[in-house]
Amino acid sequence: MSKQTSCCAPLAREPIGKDDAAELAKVLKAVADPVRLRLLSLIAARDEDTCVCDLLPEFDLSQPTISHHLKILREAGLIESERRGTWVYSWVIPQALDRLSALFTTAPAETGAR
Amino acid sequence: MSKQTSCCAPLAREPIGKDDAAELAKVLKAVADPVRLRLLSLIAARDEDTCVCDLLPEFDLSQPTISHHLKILREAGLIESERRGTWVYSWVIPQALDRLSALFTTAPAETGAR
DNA sequence: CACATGCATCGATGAGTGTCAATATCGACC
DNA sequence: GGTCGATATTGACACTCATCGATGCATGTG
Repeated sequence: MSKQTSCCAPLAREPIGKDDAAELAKVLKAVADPVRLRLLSLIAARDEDTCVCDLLPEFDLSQPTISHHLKILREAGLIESERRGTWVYSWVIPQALDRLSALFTTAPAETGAR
Repeated sequence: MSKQTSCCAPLAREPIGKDDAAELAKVLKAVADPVRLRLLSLIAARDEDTCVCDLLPEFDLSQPTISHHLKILREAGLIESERRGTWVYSWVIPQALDRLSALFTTAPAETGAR
């Protein structure tokens, strides 16, 4: 389901291809929302995995809405979730964040590029 | 017009605030589109400023549509444009890209966080 | 001044998105 | 097995957005 073909060269290095742009836009759409940004940050800034029940009280939104946003973050490959008994815990996928960070890098760094 | 209050701590460092999330979401919405990603990359990967007339042939889209996307990138503070005679040239604002890069950093680096 | 060219703006339209209430599912516990 | 609490799914609705054709505006040229 998750493509993540490759496409990680910084935007500023060379013009991004059409397909890469489409795939990256999906991931960026997932973070281009105030609620999902906060959700992602709340999950990422924790030492332990985060229960949905811990996230709900942080928002003035219904439970289905939060569930919906979490699903979008999951489908974008930014977080993963797992059921443990009654609760569902989530955590971030660091590589996904690193990929975005590298995408916007302006100084190519060029460190041992093979 | 451009807020850019501050808000640059990585998402993974501490939970982002409501206002910062809203402001950042605007910028991210600007890049969360395949056409705008390619536009930004085309402009960023150049040595010289880029003329709109150089961008148009890269897309199967009407000129008003490209103009519309450029305006969104401009309003997001990602690029700037200037008229020079007949043509309008654009260039990226490196700080804006750096800000996004830092946002998704997973290793806080912690370099002299005075 | 008249005209051509490069780009921006406007208005309309179809597709996509965020939100909720209602309902379903899943696991725990009695 | 029945019930309850936690989360997911569904359907509907209002709203936003990407796109276009038509048009406007500015600049350069004959």
